[in-house]
Amino acid sequence: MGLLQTASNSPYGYQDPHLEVDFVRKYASLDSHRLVLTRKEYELLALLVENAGEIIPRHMLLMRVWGYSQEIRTRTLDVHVRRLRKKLGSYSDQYIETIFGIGYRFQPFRMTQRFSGVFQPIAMGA
Amino acid sequence: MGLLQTASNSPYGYQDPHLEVDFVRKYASLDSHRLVLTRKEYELLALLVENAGEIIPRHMLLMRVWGYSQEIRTRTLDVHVRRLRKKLGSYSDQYIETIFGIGYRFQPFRMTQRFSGVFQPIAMGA
DNA sequence: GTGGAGTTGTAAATGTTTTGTAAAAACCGG
DNA sequence: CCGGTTTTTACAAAACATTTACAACTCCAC
Repeated sequence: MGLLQTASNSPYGYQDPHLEVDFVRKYASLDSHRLVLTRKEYELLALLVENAGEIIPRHMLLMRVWGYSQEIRTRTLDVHVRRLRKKLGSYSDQYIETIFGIGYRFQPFRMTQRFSGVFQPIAMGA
Repeated sequence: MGLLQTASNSPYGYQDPHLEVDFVRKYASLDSHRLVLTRKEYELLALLVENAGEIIPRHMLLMRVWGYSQEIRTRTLDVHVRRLRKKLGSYSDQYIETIFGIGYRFQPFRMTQRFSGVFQPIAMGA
C-alpha cells in the first residue's frame, strides 16, 4: 500500500528502528541501549505504547497507572511524562504527544511522513 | 436526478473527496491530512456536518456547543466559524455558508457546483 | 438606486484553562 | 536511617476561548 511500515506492535512487544518495548520482560531500549525506567515510568510508557496511535485521556492513565478515580486532580502524570520524555531523548516529542485538554498519545515511529492522498471510505455502519 | 452525489453521511461519519469527519473518534481530515481542531472548533464543525444541508440558527449553535441560552449575544460563534473556515482552507466558503440573520449551514461537497444561491426565508418570528 | 439599521467578518487584546518545569517534601523498601 | 522513587507545590509557559472594536456586508424601506 505504498506506506513504509517501520513499527510493529503486538501483545508481546513494540519495535521500531529506535525504540523497543518488551511487554513480557517489562523493559524498554532506545537505540539498543536499555532504558533505566522506574516502575511508574515503565507502566506509563507501556500503556501508551500498547495503545500506540490512540489518544489516552488523562483520567484513564491516572486510573490505570495510579489507580486514581476520575475526580482526582494532580500534576503527577505530567511530571512522569516529563521524566519519560527526558529519557526518550531527542525522539521524545515525536513519540509522546500531548493532546490538549484530553491526554497523551504515543505515536509509532514512521519513516515516511504518511501522505496517502487516496480517498477510501471508512466503514460507515451497515 | 442528474446530480452527482459524492458525499456520504451517517451517524458515524461524513465523507466526501476532500473532507472527512469521524464522529466516533472525533476528528476531521482535509485531503487526507488530519485537521488540528480545538474542542470547540471540532464540536462546531461536527454539529454543522451532522446536519449537512440544513440551516442551523445561531442560537442553536450557541446552545449546543456553548450551552448558552437564547438571549446571550456574543461574537464568539463568529470568531470560531472564522477559525474553522481558515483551517478548511480553500474549501471553506464552499462548505460553511452564512445565512444572514439566521445562522450557518454546512453544504456537503458536490462534484457539480450547482449554484444553489437561493435562500427561501423561513418564517421570521411573529 | 440610496441610506441606514442591523448583522457578520476580522484582527487584536484580554481572560481562562491546561500543561511544562524545577525544586522541595513525602514516601518506601532494604 | 539511606538512597532512590514518587508526589506535591508553586510558578512559568503554552494553548485555547472570549471579548472588543471596528470594518464590511446584507437587506429593506424609501
